[in-house]
Amino acid sequence: MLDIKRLRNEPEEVKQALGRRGIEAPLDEFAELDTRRRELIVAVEEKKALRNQVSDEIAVAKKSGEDAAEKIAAMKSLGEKIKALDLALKDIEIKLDEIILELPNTPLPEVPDGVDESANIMVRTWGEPREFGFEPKAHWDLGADLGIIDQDRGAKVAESRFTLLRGMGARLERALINYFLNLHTGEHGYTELFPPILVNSESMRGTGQLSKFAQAEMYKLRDDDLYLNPTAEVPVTNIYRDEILSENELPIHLTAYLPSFRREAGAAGRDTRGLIRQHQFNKVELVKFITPETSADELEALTANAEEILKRLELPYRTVVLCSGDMGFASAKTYDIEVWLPSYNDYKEISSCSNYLDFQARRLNIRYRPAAGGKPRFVHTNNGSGLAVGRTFAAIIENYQNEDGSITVPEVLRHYMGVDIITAD
RNA sequence: GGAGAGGUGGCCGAGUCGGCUGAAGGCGAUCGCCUGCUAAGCGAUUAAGGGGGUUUUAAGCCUCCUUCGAGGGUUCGAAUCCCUCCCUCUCCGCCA
Repeated sequence: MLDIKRLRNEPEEVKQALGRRGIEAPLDEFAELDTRRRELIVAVEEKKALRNQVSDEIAVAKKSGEDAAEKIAAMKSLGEKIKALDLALKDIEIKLDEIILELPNTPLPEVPDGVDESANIMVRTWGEPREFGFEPKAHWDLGADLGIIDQDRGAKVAESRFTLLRGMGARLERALINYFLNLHTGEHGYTELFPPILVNSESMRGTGQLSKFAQAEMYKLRDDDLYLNPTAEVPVTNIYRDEILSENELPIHLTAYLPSFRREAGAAGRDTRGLIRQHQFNKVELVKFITPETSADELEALTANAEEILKRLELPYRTVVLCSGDMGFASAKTYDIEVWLPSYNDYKEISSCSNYLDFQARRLNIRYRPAAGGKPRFVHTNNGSGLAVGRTFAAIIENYQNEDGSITVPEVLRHYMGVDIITAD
C-alpha cells in the first residue's frame, strides 16, 4: 500500500506514476474522502475530549457527594452523537481503504514504460542454447518415456495439473530442493526457514493475495480460515507482521522451500502440457527485510543469487526487467529470469525477483527502529524465487537429454542423485 | 476434543465492589554527572498510531483522540463488568 501522505501531498506525481502501469487512479475521490475523514475526526475528537473532561468532573462530584445527574444526562446524549459520528467515520475509512488497497505500487524511474511483456527489456543473457544433433523431445515426453513423470496417475489421484514423480524423477525433485537450499544457506548467507503450508486470511491479505483479482487463484479450506500456501513469500514475509525490528537485526535474508498451490483459474489452455504450470509445485523462495537505503542493491544481489543456480547447472538463461505494465501489483521493480526451454523454443520464466520498497511493509506494518534513534520506519522488502523447482526440472531434462532419451545429470547434482545419467529402467 | 489457568509497555511484573493508571515497581536501553579506564553509584529520558496548531518542508514543540490478545456490548466513564472469537500454559483424551 502506498503512503497516504504521498497520496495527499503529491497526487499528480502518483497519478502520473500509476498511469505508467495503465491505471487511472481515483485520487480525486481519495482526496475528497480524505478531507471529509479529517473533518469528521476533528468533530468527533472534540466531543470525545469534552466527554473525557466531564466524566472526570462527574467522578469528582460523586466523590464529594454532589449531584451529577444533569451532567450525566448531558453526556448520555453526547455519547449518542459520538456514536453516530464514529459510524460515519468508519464508513468513510472503509471507502478509503477500498481505494488505497487496490492501488498498486508505483514503478521506479528506471523501469521501462509499456503495457505488456513485449516492452520488457533484456538486461543480460548467459549461455548459448544447445545445438542438438537430433530432434529434441519435450520434457513431458522424455519424462513419460523414462517413467519419471506420470501425469495420468497424478490426475487420477488429484486432478489435471497434478503430477506424480517416480524413481529418479522424485529424486531429482528432491535433489534440486536440497541443492538450492544448500547454495543459498551455505554460500549466499541466507537463513533457512520451514514455515506453515497453511496460512490464515490475515497473512494472505497482508501480502496482497486476497485482492479482488488474486482471490480466485487461492485454494481455501472449507472449515477453517486457512488457505493453501500460494508462494512461500506469504508465510515468510508475514513472520514479522506488526513488529518493530531493531536496525542491527537488518538485513534479514531468508530462504524457504515450500510446496505452493494455485488454482490457475485464468490459465485454461496455457502451458497445459508438462510441469510448467501445475496446481501444486515446489519452490525455493528468497525473502529480504532491509533498510530503504539498501533495497536497490539488495535486489541486484538477490537476482544474482538466483541466477547463480542456473550458471552452476549450466542452463542458458536471460534476465529481463519488466516494464511498468507487466509488473506485479506490489512491485516497484521486477527482474524475471528466464531459462531456455527447447520444447518452447524460447526462454521461459523461472524466477521473478522484485523490490517492493515499503509497499508490503506498510501493509504488513513491519518497521524497524533506526540505530541513530527516532521514529520507527518501514522496512523495505525484496523477494524472488530461487528457483521454481518444477520448471528447473523441465529445463534440466530437456537441455541435458541425449539422443537415446536418457538424461545426463548436471555435474553439481551428481552427488545428490547418486548417478551420472538417468535412463529408463 | 474435555477440564482448569492466563493473555498488560522492549522485557519482567502490579493493577477487580468500574473514575487523575497509558498504566506502580523492577530490568534493559539512551543521555548527563561522577570515575585515571571499567564496574558501581546518582540524575533525567524511554510505547505506537492518528488528528489539530506552530514551522517554508521536515524535525522539533504544544494539544487532543485511540490503543492493556481481537471484535462486540453495558455505562456519563472499562485494563477492570458481560458476550463471542483467537492464542499460550497445565492436566486428561487422541495421534505421527
